[in-house]
Amino acid sequence: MDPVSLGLTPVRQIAAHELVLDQMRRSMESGQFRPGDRLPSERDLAEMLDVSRTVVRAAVAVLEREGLIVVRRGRGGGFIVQAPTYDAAETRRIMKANKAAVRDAFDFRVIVEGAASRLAAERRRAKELADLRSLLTQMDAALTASLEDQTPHKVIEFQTLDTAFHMGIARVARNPALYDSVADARRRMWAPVGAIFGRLEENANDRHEDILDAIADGDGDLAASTMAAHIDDTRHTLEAWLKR
Amino acid sequence: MDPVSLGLTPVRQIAAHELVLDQMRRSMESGQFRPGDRLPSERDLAEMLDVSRTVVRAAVAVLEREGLIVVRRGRGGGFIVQAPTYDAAETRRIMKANKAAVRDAFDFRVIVEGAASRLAAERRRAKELADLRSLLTQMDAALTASLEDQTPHKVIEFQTLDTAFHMGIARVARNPALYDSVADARRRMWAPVGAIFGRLEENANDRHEDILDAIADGDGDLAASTMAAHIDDTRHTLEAWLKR
Amino acid sequence: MDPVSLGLTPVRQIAAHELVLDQMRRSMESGQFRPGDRLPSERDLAEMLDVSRTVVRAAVAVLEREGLIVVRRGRGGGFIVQAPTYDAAETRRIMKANKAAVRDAFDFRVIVEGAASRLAAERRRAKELADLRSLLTQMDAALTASLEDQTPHKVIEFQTLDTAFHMGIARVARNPALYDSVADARRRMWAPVGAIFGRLEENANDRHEDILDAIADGDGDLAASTMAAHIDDTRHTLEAWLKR
Amino acid sequence: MDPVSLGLTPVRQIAAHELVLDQMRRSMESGQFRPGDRLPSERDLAEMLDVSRTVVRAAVAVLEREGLIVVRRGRGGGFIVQAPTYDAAETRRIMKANKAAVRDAFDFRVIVEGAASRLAAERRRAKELADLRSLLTQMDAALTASLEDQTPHKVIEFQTLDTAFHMGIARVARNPALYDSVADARRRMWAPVGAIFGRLEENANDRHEDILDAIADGDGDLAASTMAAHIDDTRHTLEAWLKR
DNA sequence: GTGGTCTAGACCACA
DNA sequence: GTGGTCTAGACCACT
Repeated sequence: MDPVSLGLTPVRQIAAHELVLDQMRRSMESGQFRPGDRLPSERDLAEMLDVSRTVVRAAVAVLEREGLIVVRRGRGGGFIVQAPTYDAAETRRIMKANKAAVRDAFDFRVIVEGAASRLAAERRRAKELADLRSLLTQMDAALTASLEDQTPHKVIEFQTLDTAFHMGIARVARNPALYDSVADARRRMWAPVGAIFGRLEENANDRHEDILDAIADGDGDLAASTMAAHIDDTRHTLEAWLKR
Repeated sequence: MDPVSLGLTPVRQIAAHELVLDQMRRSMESGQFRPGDRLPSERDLAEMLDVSRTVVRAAVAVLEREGLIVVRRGRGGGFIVQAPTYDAAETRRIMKANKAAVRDAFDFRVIVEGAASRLAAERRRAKELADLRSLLTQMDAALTASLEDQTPHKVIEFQTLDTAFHMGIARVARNPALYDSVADARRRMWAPVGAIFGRLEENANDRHEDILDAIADGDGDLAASTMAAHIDDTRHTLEAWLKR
Repeated sequence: MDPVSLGLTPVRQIAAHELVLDQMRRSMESGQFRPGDRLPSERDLAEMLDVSRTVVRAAVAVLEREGLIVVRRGRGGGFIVQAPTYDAAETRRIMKANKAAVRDAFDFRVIVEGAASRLAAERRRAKELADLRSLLTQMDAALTASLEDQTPHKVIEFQTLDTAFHMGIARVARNPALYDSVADARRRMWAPVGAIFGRLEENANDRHEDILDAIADGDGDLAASTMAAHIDDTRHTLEAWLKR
Repeated sequence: MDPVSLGLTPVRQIAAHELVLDQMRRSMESGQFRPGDRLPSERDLAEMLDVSRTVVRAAVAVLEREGLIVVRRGRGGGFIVQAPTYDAAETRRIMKANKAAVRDAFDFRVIVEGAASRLAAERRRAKELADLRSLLTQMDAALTASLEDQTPHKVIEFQTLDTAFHMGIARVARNPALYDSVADARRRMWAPVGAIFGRLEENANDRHEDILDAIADGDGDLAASTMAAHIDDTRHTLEAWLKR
C-alpha cells in the first residue's frame, strides 16, 4: 500500500542572491521590465526585496555577466535591460526531447487558467474589465506594429501585454493558490516559447476578446472553454513549429 | 497599465533546518509516520534530506519541544512519533477568522483534484485501479473500527488512507505540476481539519467508491464532478462544524 | 570510623558550552565586561576559550535569551552587554531562606580575602600599589556621582571598581588557589547583593583606603584584620537590610 | 585600568569516564579503599556514580592497565585494589621544577586548614571530638606498626587516618566552601607526597594531639596556629627531602 | 569583519 | 547502532 509517498525529498537551501536573481529574471522575462528600461536603483531594489545591497549586487553581477542588463555609471545611469537572445534551434531540440513535459505543462495551463477564467467570470468588477479591455487594445496595436517591423522590441511588447492579460484574469479570480499556479504554469513554459513564436499568434487576440467577453457576461463555462481552446491553439502552433 | 504585477516581492532566505522541519512535520501530518512509529535515524534522515546531521538535529529539537516526537536514546532508541493534540477550539477560532482563505482552499481543491480525477479517468491502468480499490477496502475497515472504538489511532489510520487515496488519484493523472498542486492543496487544509472531524465523514467512502468507479469507466467528466461533490461535502461538514 | 567520606559522588559530565556559559556569565557579573561593552567576537572568544565557534554560539544563545546581552550584526556589531535586572524582593526572600549559607559565605570571604590581604602586604610591588590606588580614586568619583544621580550605571560602575579592587589584592597575593577562592567567594554572594545595596556602602572607600595603606606598609596583620572588618561591615549592612 | 582580569580561560570538557577515573583514584589514594579491598561491583559503581556501566568499565580498564587494581572473575571476584607504587625520583624531579607551586599549595593549606581549625574550635561537638580522638589512637597504632614492618599497607593506613583527621576538622568547621577548599588543597598536594614520606612524619601525631586539644578547649587562635605549625612541619620535611 | 548557518567527520555515552 | 556533542572549516548576509 504505498501508491502515495509524500516521502522526504532532499532539501536545498537557496542563497538570498539566487532568490533575488530569480525574481529579477522573472520580472524581465515576463515583461515587467523591458529592453531599454532602467531597473530600480540598487538601493530601491534592496529595499523592495528586503535584503542588503550586497545581495542585490551579487544578483546584478550575474545578470550583467549574462548580458541581460548593462550597467551604466554616473548620473542617469543604472541597470539597463537588454533584449535577451534565445537560441531557437536549441529550444526546439530541448522541447522535442521533452514532449511529455511540454504536454503536461499545457494540460496544467488549461486546468488552472480555465478555472481562473471561470472564477473570474463570477467575480469580475467593472474596473478590472476595463483594465483588461485596455490591454487588448494595446495588444492590437503592438501586433500591427510587429507585423510591419519585426523588431524584437515589438514582439516582446506583445508578449508582455499577453502575460499581463492572462495574469490579470488570474488576479480577478481572487484565489491566491490559483494565482500562484497560473504564474507557475506560465513561467514553466512561456518565457522561451513566447519569445520565439509569439509573432506567429496573429489571431491570438480574437481569442482574447472572446475570453474577455465571456468573463464580462459572467459566463463561467464559456470563459473556461474559450481559454482552454486558446491555450490549445498555442499548443498546436507549437507542435507544428516543432515538426517543421 | 499595471493590473498585473509579478512585481518584486520581499525575499526571505529559508534556513535548511526550517525546510527539514517542514518536511518532517508534513510527513507526520499526512500520515507518512504515525503515532508510535520510529522516524528514521538522524543519520538516515540526514542522508535522505541531503543535509548534515546538525541540520536534522535543529529540526528535531523543535519537534521535540513541540511534543510531536519523543527522543529515546541508546540502541533501539530514536525519535518516536507522538499523537498530535489538536486544539479544536483554537482551530475553529483560526478558521472563523480566515473564512475567505478556507473557501479559497476548498475552491482550489475542487479545481485541481477535479482535474486530476478527469485525467486519471483517461490514463488509469489496471494495477493502479486495483491499488486504489484496495485502499477503499482498508478505509471501510478503519471506518468501522473507528466508529466502534473512537481511538485517535483508528481515526488517524482513516485519515492516512484517505490521503493515500486522493494522492493516488493525483498520481494516476501523471502530471507533475498537478500532482504538486494537489499535495499542496491538501497540505494547506487537511492536516488540522482531518484530525478534528475525520471521524464525522462516515459516508465519505461512498463518494470515494463513486469516484473510483467513474475513473475505472474512463468517464472523466463524471469523475471530476463526483470528486468536486465529495470535496464540497467536506466543505459543508466543516462549515456546519464552524457554525455549531 | 567514618567521620570522613571523600566517597564516590555522582558524576556529571558538563558540556563545554555550559562551561563557556559559566565563564561568560562570571566575567559579566564580576564586572569584567560592563553594560554597554562589547564582548570579544565569537571567533576571539572561541580562541580564548579554546573551543569551536559552535560551542561559543551555544553559550551566547543562552545569554541572549536571558537578556544579558543583545546581538548586533554586521561590521561594528557583536555581543553587547546589557544591564542585568535584579529583583530585590526575590533576592531578599532567597537570602532570608538561606541565612546559614549567607553567614558561611561571609565567613569564607573573611578567611580568604583576609589571607589574601596579608600575603599581598608581603608581596606587593610599587606598580601594583599604584594601580590599586588609582582604583580608589575612580571609586571615589563613581561614589560621588552615584549619590547625585542614582543611575544604575553609576552604581554598577562602583560595583565593578570594587570588584576590581578586591580581586586586585587577591592577585597581588600571587597564590593561584587563593585567587580562585576569592573569586569564587565573591561570585557566590556579591553579584546580586552588590547591585542591590552597593549604593549604601557610602563609607566603603574609607576601609578600602585603610586596607591599601596597610598593604603598602607591609603590615600583613593589619591588612588582614582591616579587610575582615570591611567584609563584616558589608555583612552587617546586609543583615540590617534583610531585617528591614 | 586592568589590574584585574578574571579573564576567560580555556575550557576543557572532561569525559565522564575520566571523572569516574578521578573519583576512583582519589578514593583509593585517600584510603577510602585500601590494598586488598574489593571495590563495589561494576553495577553498583555505575549506580553510585550515576553513569552507565560502559563508563565505569572504561575507568576500570585504565586502573587495571595501571596496575592499581586487578580484576578477578567469577564468584567472589571483582576489582581488587593493589598497593600503588610511587616513583619517588620522578615525584622529586617534578616538585623541584615547581617550587613556587609547592610553596603556594602549602600556603593555601595553612590558610584554609588554619581557618578550619579556628572555626572548629568554636563549633565542635562532643561526639565529633570523640571521633577525632579515636582517629588519633588508631594513627598511633598504625604508626607503631609501620615503624616495625615498613609495609606499604601500614603506611597507607596511616595516611588514610591522617586524611580522615584533617578532613574531619574541616567538617566540624561546618562551612561548605571552606570544606571544599580544604579537600581541594589536600588533593593538590597530598596524594603523591604523603605516600612517599608519610612514614617520616613520626612525630606528626604529637601535633595532631595539640591541635585537637586546642579545638576541644575552644581556643581558636591556638588551634589555628598549631595547625599552621603542623603544616609547616610537613613543608619543611618535604623541603629537606627535596634537597637531599 | 561581524554574526548566521551549514558541512563533514569524529568521539562519546547510552542501552 | 542510537542520540549528544564537539571540531574545523567554509560560505554567506549584514553593516
